Amino acid sequence: MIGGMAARLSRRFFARPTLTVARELLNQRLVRVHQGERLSGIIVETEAYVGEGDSAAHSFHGRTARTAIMYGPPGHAYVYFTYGMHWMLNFVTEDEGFPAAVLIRALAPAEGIETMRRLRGREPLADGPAKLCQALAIDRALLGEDITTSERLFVERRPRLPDAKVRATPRIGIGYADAPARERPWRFLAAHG
DNA sequence: GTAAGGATGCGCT
DNA sequence: GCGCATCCTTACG
Repeated sequence: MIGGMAARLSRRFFARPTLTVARELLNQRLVRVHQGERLSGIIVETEAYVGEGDSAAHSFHGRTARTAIMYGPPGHAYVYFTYGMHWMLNFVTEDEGFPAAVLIRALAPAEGIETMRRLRGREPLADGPAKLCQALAIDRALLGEDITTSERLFVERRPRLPDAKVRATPRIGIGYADAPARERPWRFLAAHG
């Protein structure tokens, strides 16, 4: 949408099955407004983490101080810290009371690339979940942010990616999970061509 | 209070 | 392909 204001993804978008949300977030535009500047990228990789029965998900161990946000209303940011140095960005999905979220794993940088370079300090900018948080200045200050109303973190609507351009694979970095969880094809990627 | 390990990235081999 | 950085969260007691 050139010269107009793009529609933002609504609460209803996120209040759906997590696999649907993860798949449909592909090709949507993640926008971070940082010090008055738009930093954005097209979402090209996501993962679904679904409920207390998913041994790869933080919600597997039930409600804790950390995971409480996953039990809250959809359309909020679940930002967490891991490996002693990395931030991860997720969006809460499904109905309030059911713990689920979509991890944003990679972006194709679009706007504010020079600022992203400065924030990130090296290339590539956003081809991993920790890298994109660095490039977009996302940390715990954005935990709980309502991305359906926020002025500093939201998602703008773009065309749905055709099925032919969507690939699904098992999730990454979950060797601690049980076999069924490790095998589920809950990672979604925008095909390269 | 303490210990174990992680939804990763980087640099070196 | 492998080891490591580095600290928060959790579990257990």
